[in-house]
Amino acid sequence: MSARVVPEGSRQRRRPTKQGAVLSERLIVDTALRLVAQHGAEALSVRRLGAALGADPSALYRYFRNTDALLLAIADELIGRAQEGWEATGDWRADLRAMGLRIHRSYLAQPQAALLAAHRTTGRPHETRAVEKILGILRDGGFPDPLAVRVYHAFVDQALAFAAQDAAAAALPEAAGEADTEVWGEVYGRLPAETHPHIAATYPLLAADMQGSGYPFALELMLTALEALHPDTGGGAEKGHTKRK
Amino acid sequence: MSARVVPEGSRQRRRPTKQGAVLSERLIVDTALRLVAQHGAEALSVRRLGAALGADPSALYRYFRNTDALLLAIADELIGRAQEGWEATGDWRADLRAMGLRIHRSYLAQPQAALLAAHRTTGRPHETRAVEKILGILRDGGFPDPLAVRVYHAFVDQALAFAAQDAAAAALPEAAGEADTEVWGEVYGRLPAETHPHIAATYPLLAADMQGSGYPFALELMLTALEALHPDTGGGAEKGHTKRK
DNA sequence: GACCTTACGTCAACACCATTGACGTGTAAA
DNA sequence: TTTACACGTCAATGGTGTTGACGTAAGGTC
Repeated sequence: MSARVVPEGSRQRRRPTKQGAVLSERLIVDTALRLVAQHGAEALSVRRLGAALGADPSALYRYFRNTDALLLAIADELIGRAQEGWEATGDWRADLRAMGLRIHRSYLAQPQAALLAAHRTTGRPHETRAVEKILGILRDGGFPDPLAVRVYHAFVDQALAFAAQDAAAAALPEAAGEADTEVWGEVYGRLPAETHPHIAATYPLLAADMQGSGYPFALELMLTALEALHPDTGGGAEKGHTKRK
Repeated sequence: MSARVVPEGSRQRRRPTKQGAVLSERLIVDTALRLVAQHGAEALSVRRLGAALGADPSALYRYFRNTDALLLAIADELIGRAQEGWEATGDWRADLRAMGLRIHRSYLAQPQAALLAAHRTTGRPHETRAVEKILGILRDGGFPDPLAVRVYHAFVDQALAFAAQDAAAAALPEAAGEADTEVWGEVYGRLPAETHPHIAATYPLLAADMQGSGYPFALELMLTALEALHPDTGGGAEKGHTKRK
């Protein structure tokens, strides 16, 4: 027990570590991201992070209750970086596209960290700012509230889900990553037309397309559909209602 | 080294374990899934799996080169379960919808395992069968090959990405899961209208909508867009071309 | 400038993890 | 019946997150 847990972020006593480093939430997150970027997700352990900081591993527990809390801080940092220096233009179609691609790109820039973080809701400042921004794009763009909310949900989850999916591919522990890639040549390239006619017929196209991310196209599809649902252009009531609750 | 690695799946010598169990790839995968379903993803360790099987942990390495190989086997089993007892009807829209929801549901039924597996390409039989099936739906449905392939990619990645995303929410280590849920009430419910007007204005709708999965709606959006791209209905050339390579 | 409180960095320990090399036994083939 | 070796077991290695106890130096107070 004890009041071991973290004190609030503002006032600390800041005693330098044995090796001279002065810790802070900020420094720890940045170091973690650097560590992960340089040596892969598997390099992110409390011990290694401690070493990279020049501090005893257990010192981290003065700043984060556990590794999960650290993870959330990292996640929020990635969300923040996605929005850095960007403002909405007022064209909801272009703005959504930009937002989606930015989130996707930001996470992919740190695939190892993204993988750990993309599934979480942080509730931290960068995240709430992004939520506010996207909702604003939709509401100012003319989507009525109930629709705006549903679209927000689908849009954000799709961006994050694809980010995680693609990050996973980029972040796999080397060996596994090669295995995944090889599968497309070794297995799918050799399937006979008798048993798998469709794969055999489209294999060259398939192999080429699977190289990249499916997200940009999926995003365009979503935007196309949204245009149809938009009250001004598509006529909101006719097509949008799916049967699910 | 030694020829420790796995012998091929067919002929084995099957000596019963000390506790009387007779191991097999099949039994191991099933036990792993049961273990994960009952005690969560974190319960899936070589040691615990060994214990659940009634065997020495290291015996697993006679069947799978490492834990990653075991994971792929688990992933393929989930893909298999998604298709079990379903056949295409010939209506591409309905078939895609069914496939997508089935994959999503199958993975969510084993969220802990899905989380570990949804990002991988297995190249195993169940997977190739699913790929063949989906490509068939699109090609038989009248999509020209290049478009069919792009759509396949976006569709499959969307299904798997959302499956992982939603599985993650369902699979979080209890404590973290509660934290994520609470955030919606504690943080987003209290944001003042001055700083976050859009969130404040739509909060009740938001909180309600974020409860469920964004996938069904995202899937409907994709299907709507596909209708527009389909050569017969939409007029293939006019809208589909995005600028990405 | 001296005192006191306590935040926080350090140490040591615990219980867990994946993986591997050596070993010998029981099985299936000859 | 004999033989070969597949495969289950054992023991050990070097990793992991986390916690309780401890003492020191920093900050506020006088």
